[in-house]
Amino acid sequence: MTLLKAIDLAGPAISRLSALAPLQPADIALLKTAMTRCQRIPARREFVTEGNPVGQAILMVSGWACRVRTLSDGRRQILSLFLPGDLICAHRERPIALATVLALTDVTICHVPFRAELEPGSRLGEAYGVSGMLDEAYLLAQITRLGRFSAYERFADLLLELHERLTLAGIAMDRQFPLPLTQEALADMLGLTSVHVNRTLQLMRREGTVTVGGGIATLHDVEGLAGLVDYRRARVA
Amino acid sequence: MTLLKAIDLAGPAISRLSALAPLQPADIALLKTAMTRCQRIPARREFVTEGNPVGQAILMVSGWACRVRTLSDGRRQILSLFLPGDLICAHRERPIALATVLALTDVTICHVPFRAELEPGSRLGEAYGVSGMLDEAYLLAQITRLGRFSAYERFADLLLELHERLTLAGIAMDRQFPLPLTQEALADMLGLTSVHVNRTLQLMRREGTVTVGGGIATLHDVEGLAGLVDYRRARVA
DNA sequence: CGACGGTTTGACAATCATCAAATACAGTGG
DNA sequence: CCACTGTATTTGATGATTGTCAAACCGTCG
Repeated sequence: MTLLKAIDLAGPAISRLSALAPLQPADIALLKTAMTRCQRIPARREFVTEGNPVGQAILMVSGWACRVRTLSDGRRQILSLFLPGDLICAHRERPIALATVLALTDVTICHVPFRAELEPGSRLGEAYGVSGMLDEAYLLAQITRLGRFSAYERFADLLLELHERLTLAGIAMDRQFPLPLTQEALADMLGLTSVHVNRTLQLMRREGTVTVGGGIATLHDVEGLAGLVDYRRARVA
Repeated sequence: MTLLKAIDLAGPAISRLSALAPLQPADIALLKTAMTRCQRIPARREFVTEGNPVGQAILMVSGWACRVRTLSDGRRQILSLFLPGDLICAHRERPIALATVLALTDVTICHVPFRAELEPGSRLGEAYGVSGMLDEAYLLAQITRLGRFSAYERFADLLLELHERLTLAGIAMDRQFPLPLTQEALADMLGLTSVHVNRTLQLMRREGTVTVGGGIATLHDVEGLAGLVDYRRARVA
């Protein structure tokens, strides 16, 4: 029962990790075993706290989460997103959380070994390494978005990134993917207000480039969006 | 001669690394040896290129550098700064540069082993680890700065960070430190225009909180600045 | 039905960008 | 030592983007 469920859910996480490095049967077995002990976390719950030690690495099995920083006056900034198949705190050997991690939707996670605990040379270890590089690449992308892009461009760039990442995980149709974020969460991600997010999304819809609504995003003009922000696909290899 | 020079310059880099983890004589010897083969890089020169492999880890011995992303229309964003004692590309085992690294001043670097090449358990390896954590913490700080802070606050936050980092390296007097960046570089770091940087700096001077000029920054009211952005010192331990 | 979270709309204000030019500064060569 | 050149800083006038405040609307769930 639990195992069955784990296999159902296994799709995105295993799909992503094997896209990062060609996993071997042993690696997949390890992951599937870990996924028999999944943990469900309700939306809005913080499951990692800044400054606290992290006992084990975490694998996102389903749902969306984020790292967030909240200021004393209530302003919030989402630092990065965690999607199915993403690893949390996997590569730091002294694992003190640098930021709070918050579930944006209901989330399923499972605990997995730290990088250092894997057999050296294992394919899974390689996947960890690539995953870490991508994490950093996404942080850098977030910095340019916030520093140099207009509201419209920020959306274009973020949606392209999400499309790419969700494609890796096997979620995402041709030019369509789930986007279970409120406009307020998008605002906190993009450094805008929710009012301005709303207006920007309306503009994009009117222009026919992007439709966001009902938990789904549709990119009608991937080329155009990519040109706008000279988007470069993060190379996996 | 070369050795003498290395020892002269050794201060900041060794000071920083031994502040991150208590280095042992062997570690320091390794570093000093590495520093006998220093390399000078003139300002404005890119010495790491995005997408290219990086042969060895790099230790900043003197000068300031940054990771930068340039868009096709000329907009630039500085992603992070590298100060004396900082390590570049030290912790990725598949070292493909995620961003171009540019010398902002004349810079001295030397090549050092990758993390994985150090003896396991070495103190220096520990310092590498802490340095990597700090790198990431600074990226996250940069994201909140750009996403949620006003121009004035961005400066407050950045200057506090620089003060802290330069103190680690033993550069930085009580509330004063070298800031060899042009206003345009500051603008590219903070996601502003150089004109607005200029006006913000004037405002800060008029208010008596901060003086920036002649390559030196002076913080006249550290408490006030820290309160403004609820600055938390990055914990090293 | 009522309550609640989320989206949408409008009117207005503030921050920051843009453009263009003046000024200061540093290094170079006569 | 001085003009000369290029880069960096400063100033002013104007406009665009985005934020703020407040209220209406909408859908879902108990």
